[in-house]
Amino acid sequence: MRKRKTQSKKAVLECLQQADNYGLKSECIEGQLPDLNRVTIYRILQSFIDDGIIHKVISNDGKSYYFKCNNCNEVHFHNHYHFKCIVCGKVECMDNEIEVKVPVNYSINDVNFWITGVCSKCKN
Amino acid sequence: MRKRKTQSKKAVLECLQQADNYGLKSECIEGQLPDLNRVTIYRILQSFIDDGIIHKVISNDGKSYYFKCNNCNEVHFHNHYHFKCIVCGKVECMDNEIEVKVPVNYSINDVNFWITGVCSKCKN
DNA sequence: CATACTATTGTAACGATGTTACAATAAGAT
DNA sequence: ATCTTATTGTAACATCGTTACAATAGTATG
Repeated sequence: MRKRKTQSKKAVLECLQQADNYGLKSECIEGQLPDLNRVTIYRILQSFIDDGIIHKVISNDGKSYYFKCNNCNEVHFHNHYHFKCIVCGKVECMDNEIEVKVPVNYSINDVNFWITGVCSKCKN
Repeated sequence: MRKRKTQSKKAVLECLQQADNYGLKSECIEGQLPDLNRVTIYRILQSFIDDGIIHKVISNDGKSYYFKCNNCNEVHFHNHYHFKCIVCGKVECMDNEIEVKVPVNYSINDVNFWITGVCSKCKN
C-alpha cells in the first residue's frame, strides 16, 4: 500500500494553496488547523516536499517557510528571490530572476536569496 | 564605566580573525574555546555585533554564522553573497556583488544571499 | 459489508539553538 | 588597596524540529 489521502493532508494542502505565492510558516498552519497535532503538520509538510508538491525555504531569520509549487514542475532550482515585508510580515515568492556568478572552479548546487523590505501594499 | 577588555572577548575575537573571510558558527567557537561558557560566547558575539566589529548572517540551513568585518566599515548593507561548500562545509563571504531589482513601490532594507555548492579546493 | 494490513496520527520525550534571571567574579577607576 | 559595576557561570526556560511507540484510520481484499 502506498500513500493515503487523509483529511489532515487535505486541510494542510488547502492552507498552502490559499496562501498562493505567499509562504507559510509551520506555526501559521498550526494556527489555522488547531485540531492537527504539531508533529503531524511537520510530517505532512515533509511528505509534500518528498512528493515535490511544495518546497521549503529557510528565511533570513532562520525560520522555515513552505510554498506550494506553481511553476517549478520538474526542477526545484530557484534562482529567484523571496521577499519579506518588515511591516506586514508576509513572505512572497518573487518571479524576478537573479543572475548568479561564482568564481572559476566553483559550482552551484542551490541558491537561497532573501530580500527584506517594505512591500507595495504597506508603502504609503 | 564602559565596556571592558576581557580575556574571553580577546579569545573569541582571535577565533573570528583566524577564520578570515570564512564564517564561524557559535558551536565552532565553543569547540575552540572549551573553557568559555556557551552563554558567554553568545553574549560576546552579540556585543561585537552591537559594536559593529562582526556581523551575523543566518545560513540557508537556519544556522547563524559570524564574520569579522573587513570592508564594511560604516555600512553593513551586504549586496554580496555567502557561499557554503557542501563538501568541506566552510562558509565564505564572497566579494562579488549581486544586482538586485525589486518591483515598483517595493523598498529594500536588507538582503541575505546564500549559494550552496562545491568550492574550488574541494573540486577535483 | 466485514476484516486485515499498515500508513498515518497523537503523545511524550528528546535535541539543538538561543535567551533570561540571578548570584559570583573580575576589570579598571578612584 | 578598595569599590563599583561590567562580565561571567549556572540554571532554567523558549522555540523549532525530530524520534519512538502505541493508537487510529485509509484502503485493499474476501
